[in-house]
Amino acid sequence: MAGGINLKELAAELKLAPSTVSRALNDSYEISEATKKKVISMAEKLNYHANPFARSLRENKSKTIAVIIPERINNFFAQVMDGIEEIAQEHGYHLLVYNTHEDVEKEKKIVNLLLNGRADAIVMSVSSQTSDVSHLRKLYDRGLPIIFFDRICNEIPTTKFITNDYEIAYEGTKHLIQQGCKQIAFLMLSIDLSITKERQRGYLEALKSEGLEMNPAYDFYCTHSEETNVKLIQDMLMLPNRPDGILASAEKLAFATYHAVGKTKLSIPSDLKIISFGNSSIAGLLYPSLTTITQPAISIGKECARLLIKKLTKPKHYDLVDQVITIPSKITIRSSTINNLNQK
Amino acid sequence: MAGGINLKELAAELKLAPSTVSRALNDSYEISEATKKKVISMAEKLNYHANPFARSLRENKSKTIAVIIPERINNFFAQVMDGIEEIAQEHGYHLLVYNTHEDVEKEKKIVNLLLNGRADAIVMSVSSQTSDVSHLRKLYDRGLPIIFFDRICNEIPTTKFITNDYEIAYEGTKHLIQQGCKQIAFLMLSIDLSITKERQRGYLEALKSEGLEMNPAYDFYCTHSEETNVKLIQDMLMLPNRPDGILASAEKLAFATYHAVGKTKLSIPSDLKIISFGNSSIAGLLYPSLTTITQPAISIGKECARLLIKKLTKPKHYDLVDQVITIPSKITIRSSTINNLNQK
DNA sequence: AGAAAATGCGGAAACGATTTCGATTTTTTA
DNA sequence: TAAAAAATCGAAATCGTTTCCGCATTTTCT
Repeated sequence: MAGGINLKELAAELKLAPSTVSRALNDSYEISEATKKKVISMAEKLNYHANPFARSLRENKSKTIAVIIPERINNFFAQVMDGIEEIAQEHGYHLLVYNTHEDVEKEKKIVNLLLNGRADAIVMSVSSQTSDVSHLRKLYDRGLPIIFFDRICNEIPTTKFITNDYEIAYEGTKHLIQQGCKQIAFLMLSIDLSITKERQRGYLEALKSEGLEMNPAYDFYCTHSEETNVKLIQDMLMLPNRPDGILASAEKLAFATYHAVGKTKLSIPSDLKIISFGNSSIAGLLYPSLTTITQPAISIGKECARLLIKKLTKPKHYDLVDQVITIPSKITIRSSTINNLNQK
Repeated sequence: MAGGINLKELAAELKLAPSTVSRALNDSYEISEATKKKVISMAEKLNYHANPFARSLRENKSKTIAVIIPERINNFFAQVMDGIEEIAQEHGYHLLVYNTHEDVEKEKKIVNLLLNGRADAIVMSVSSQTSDVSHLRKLYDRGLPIIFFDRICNEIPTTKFITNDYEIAYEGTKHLIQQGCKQIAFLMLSIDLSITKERQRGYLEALKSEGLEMNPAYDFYCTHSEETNVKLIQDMLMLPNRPDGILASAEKLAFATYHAVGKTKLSIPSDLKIISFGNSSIAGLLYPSLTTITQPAISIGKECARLLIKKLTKPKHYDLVDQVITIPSKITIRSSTINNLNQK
């Protein structure tokens, strides 16, 4: 603010017209190399910085992408953000970040805030409470490019990036069965979530393929309270027909399970085996170390950003087609699913 | 973009002047309640949203705060961000987020990007490589309000929020000594960091108070490669005069230590006790569970945002005085520092 | 050599809001 | 009842860019 000099002042200093200076700074072909040099060096000297709002107003674009995530304290989302930021920065884009805290009301507020065009595009993963999508449709109708990742919204015809939830849940469940599990429970955050449905489908299909069935007693939903989750899981572990295997759809549910197990006389993996989706680097440090399904978070973030920026810079050539792009996850087997793995 | 209607069109629809409509929407005392109602309901009906860039240009403020952090995959910073966002949202502020990845060159680029006034203010924690602060001084000289937290920059005369690094490191070290440690190592990321210096001071003071000394063989710096850190720590643990206690200045160094210990015949806490700074919720799930020093991350974030917004909304009444505000940390003692704590 | 094209730059409009300065009407006051 | 004050609204300037259009001057082509 203080040391601010604007284009007109810079032009006056150079005894040129503002239009000329603007063109010189934007490397227009209409300006001679000689004046370009003069202008640039003077701009440097006087510490000129173009006002981004004047530019945005004129150009009707902000070089800003909004990212909406359901939680920040989650390595998956943090990694996705890192991926998005890397590509965005390469192309001179800025990131507005919003956390819905899994609250659909907050999500609506945030989305409404973005209706005014503050961001050129949106990358988002919906909250676990999101079932009504009218607020998202408003964004879409407004013409704002949106990309969904992970927790996608199928009702909006745009491009979505996910991992192979069905297949990997199928594989994970199979792995549990191969390790001797007969009674497997699936822990989920919300059945409304796209990923939950897919993973559950993979889970059920794997059970069926082995002639097993899901125990209806295991059918409950976790909450956002760690404490409540621990309690719910602990109750399930006390059942006469308690599970001997768990597929957790989110890392925090695996952590809750560990805590719950700690309150019982059971132990992992002998009494209960567990495999969990998650991107924390500390899975290997837990006791016992946790078998995980790691999602390609950084790649997902990068791909989202790449596609979006293509769309923004070459609107004619790229479109956000209504399609789902899948990037595969990877299973890392650790102690929590193997009986006789030697471990400290 | 598509469904966009602007003030002039809205005014035409209402057969009023743009100035009147603007005032009505901004609840000016000059406009009668009757027209205000008309204007508001018509704006609602036509889905009018004020262009933020036109407003920013005119008002010379963006209602945006930039947050610069050294890493995103770190619960401490994530929590601080959550705290900042909560307060910012309450006051209608948006958050531009930048990750330096502990790279001072990236930090410089980001800081230069902010020189144009895109954000009204900045909250930041410097990278571990930051020793030259000329880029930060430029920001300050430009008149942009800056607040530092945790990893602060003492050379810039503004308000900083930290935790009681000296005292809590002193306490943590004392705790190790009380648990019988004679040879305590201090693991740090970079000696250039403000927090490192303070924590080291507390550590050394605690040693001195007990008549102990720091073993020069323990004096090494961790890197950003997890692998290298594990190797360095492992080497240290192989020394004839290996440490029997560790104070880790960052959670990732504690994790690296756990990995390193796993490669030796030592075990925690009998051979080596460890206490670490960190905000991960899974400290209790490690094996053995990790004694931690938890920083008041959310409070720090909130306080940063509160002060900044006060400064932005009432520039005359509040100033970013050159002072350091301390919010205390808390030690949670777990198995990694206690010999005979019963644990699974 | 004369016409055509290319080069280099300036003037002014436009982007969409807020706000200063008036202007007009209505209400209050003496 | 006339003057003063309040209420309500409009015209136009302004924020700092970019860009359309125009105008010389120089270069190129036939």
